[in-house]
Amino acid sequence: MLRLSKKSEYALMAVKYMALNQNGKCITVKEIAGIYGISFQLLAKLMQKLVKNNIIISQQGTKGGYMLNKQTKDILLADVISAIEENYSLTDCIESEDPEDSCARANCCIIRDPLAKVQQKINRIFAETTIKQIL
Amino acid sequence: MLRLSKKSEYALMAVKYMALNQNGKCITVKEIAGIYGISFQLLAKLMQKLVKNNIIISQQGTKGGYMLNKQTKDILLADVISAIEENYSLTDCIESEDPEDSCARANCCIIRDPLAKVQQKINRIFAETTIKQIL
DNA sequence: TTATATACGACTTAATTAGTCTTATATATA
DNA sequence: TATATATAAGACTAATTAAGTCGTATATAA
Repeated sequence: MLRLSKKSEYALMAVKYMALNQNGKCITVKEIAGIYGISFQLLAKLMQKLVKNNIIISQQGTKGGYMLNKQTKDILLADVISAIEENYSLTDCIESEDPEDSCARANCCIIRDPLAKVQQKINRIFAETTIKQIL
Repeated sequence: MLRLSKKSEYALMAVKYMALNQNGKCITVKEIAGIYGISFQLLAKLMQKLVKNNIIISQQGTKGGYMLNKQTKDILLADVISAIEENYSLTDCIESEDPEDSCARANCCIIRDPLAKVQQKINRIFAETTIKQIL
């Protein structure tokens, strides 16, 4: 546990691949999926999420594909991961406005606040690492 | 998803509960499970894992139960979590001696090493936090 | 007009996590 | 020494989540 999903891994690979291989031209899902042996349909939807989060831009049609929308120094690990995972946190209750909704034990829980602090430290790590740093 | 398992949550709650409530006497699984609404059988097996990792000691029979085996300042978050989770890492391949075993993409993967560095930082957080700090 | 690319919701399958059932063993105490 | 109470532990089932697939729509360069 405490594992990144395959989806996040794929998205990260795709972003890094684009950073290394786009030279003013579009890169297709087919190309990335082919090289890394990732399901085409699955990766396609991850790319769409990256578009919605303004990390990449898309060009439809022939000669289409994707390009990074920012410089690699301006794309954070946190950006990519949070674009893919709805919420990434140690527990369900952390980062939910009303803890009672996500946990029946919210009233007697003794680890929520301590884990929330740990969460902040983890968030900091992901927010301090850029794509440029991992090229 | 980067989530802690319920098992780790329960184990953490149990350890903190024992730290706060044991006063030289044993605390039973029944007591902890009852207070927090945790499955008795499930918590029982988590306690057994904590015993095997020398975090707590057990006393069988009537008047039996569990007691912490160390001072709270000497029990790390990392100790408790790694006692419960077989391996907690961002990816399957990190911390496996032979990455090829756990991943078909090991030969072409471009994110393994960067994520391994992130992993080290996360490990540091868990290894720097003691139970005493979260009481 | 055609080939090629993304967009996206619905669905299925696979894997993992959480929880249960059952039986065995240890021990304080009446 | 019998009994009640507690832990020990493997096998199993249920529930949840993650991963992957299918089908159809839309955009665009040539």
